[in-house]
Amino acid sequence: MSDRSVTPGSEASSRAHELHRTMYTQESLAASLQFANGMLQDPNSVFNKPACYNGIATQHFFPFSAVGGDYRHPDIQVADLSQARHWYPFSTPELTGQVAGLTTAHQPANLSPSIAETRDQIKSDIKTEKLDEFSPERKSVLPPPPATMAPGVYHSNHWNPSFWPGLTHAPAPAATPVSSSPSSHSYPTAGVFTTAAPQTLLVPVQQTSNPGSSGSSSGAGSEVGQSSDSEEEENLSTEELEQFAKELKHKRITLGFTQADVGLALGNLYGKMFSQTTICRFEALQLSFKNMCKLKPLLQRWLNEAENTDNPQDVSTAPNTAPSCAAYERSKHGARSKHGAVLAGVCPENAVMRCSLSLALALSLSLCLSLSLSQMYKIERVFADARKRKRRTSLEVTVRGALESYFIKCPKPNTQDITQIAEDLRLEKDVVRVWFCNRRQKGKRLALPFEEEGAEGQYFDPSPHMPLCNGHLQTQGYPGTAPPHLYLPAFHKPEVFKQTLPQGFPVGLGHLTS
DNA sequence: ATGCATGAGGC
DNA sequence: CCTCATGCATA
Repeated sequence: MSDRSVTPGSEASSRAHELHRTMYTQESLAASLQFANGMLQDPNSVFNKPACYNGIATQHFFPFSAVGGDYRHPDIQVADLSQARHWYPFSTPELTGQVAGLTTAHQPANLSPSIAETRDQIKSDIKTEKLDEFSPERKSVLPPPPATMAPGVYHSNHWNPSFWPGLTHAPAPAATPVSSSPSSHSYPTAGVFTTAAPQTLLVPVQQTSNPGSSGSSSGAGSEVGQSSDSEEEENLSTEELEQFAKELKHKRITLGFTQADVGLALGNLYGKMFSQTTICRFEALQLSFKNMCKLKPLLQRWLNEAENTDNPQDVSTAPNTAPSCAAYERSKHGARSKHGAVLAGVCPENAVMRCSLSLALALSLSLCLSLSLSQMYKIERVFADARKRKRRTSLEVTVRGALESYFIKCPKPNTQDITQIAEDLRLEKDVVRVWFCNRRQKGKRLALPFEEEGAEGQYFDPSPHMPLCNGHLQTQGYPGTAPPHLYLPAFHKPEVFKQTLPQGFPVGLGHLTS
């Protein structure tokens, strides 16, 4: 019993097995609560983030922030022992056990030296890793009651109906997914909105994405000489973006909107919805420069409209309505998928739906044996349609540390390297691959130039074609004094770097920080 | 706020 | 296979 897999379900080889496992463990409703937190965050602290950014080649990310974000959360390990496991919609997490040491058996000879090296260093650590007894997913099987939304907290009076596609019949632009689904599902929190005092629409839906008539209040919207709303990026300076990001955040909060509200509003108003995540990243300047430029006009317009139409009295003192907003948005998200195949989300309705569906399917399973192939196929289709996104893997701190060490040596491991790493850490190859992809992406943000606060960071062009780890690279010294490796953020302070390392950082990697 | 995942588009 | 934009899920 070593690691246990928290990762999603295993793929059952037999259909029957799949059908049996129809129980979903509904998690988090807590998600909706997160927004409440966000709302409460200190607005003041938010604007202090200095940011410096100078357009750099390639993808530009904004430097600030989050260097320490990486390992703050001691996640529970989730190494998946199976090689190429596939997650499956209705499967339950399996707790596969395996003796750690056993997997080290075979190792490709041509493995990058660095990888092999790191692997060895780490291996022992991983083996001794604490194996959790039980899956972290031990979360209750039942979804929290919708009541967690704390009714009564919502001061929906300043709610603008136009922000909620499902509530307003705003002619959704083209194929705006958002506004298309109001019908079939009823959300528990929906009622909240009905209590909202009517208010003027922030934006006349009619003119949504219409450049010419854009009544968008002056200045703002029209960024630098770009007349048309071709929501295209403009030539914005870093400073402008920074400034705008701060302004947006400040005003948004002042007006009582959450990031989720804004994202949804954009969809309602302009046809392109964005998640809380994106708005958050925009405000934190954590998007690529190009992306920032692309989104700015939209946000600018929203901001203008919001400012011009909102009732100052309401918003000035009104607490956020975030919980309801967020909940609603999430419900919406959960009910639909960007590509129409996902039935995810955390709203209770979805949970119910899934359970019902699962139940129905399970029941029909009993009939399956006597059904025709075509019928079986249909059933399977239902499953496929209801397929949920792979459950997020939660990597244990030590595993992350191990990955990080691999990354430092080789930011772009080849397939074989990945395979080896996956094997060593007992993770799915895909998990490893994705981790590296994300790490690289993140690296671009972190590895940016000067940063306000410590300001001596240096930027290392993450040129896409750095020699991969196979060669000299790994044999070199470590980052301690480090040959700034590509993607390796130039930390201004040693502490910062340490921060990113998990406490129990893999053995033999001590030199990395020394 | 951020870690992990997805999918489009590119090579 | 990757990058990039983006979002779900979660700490």
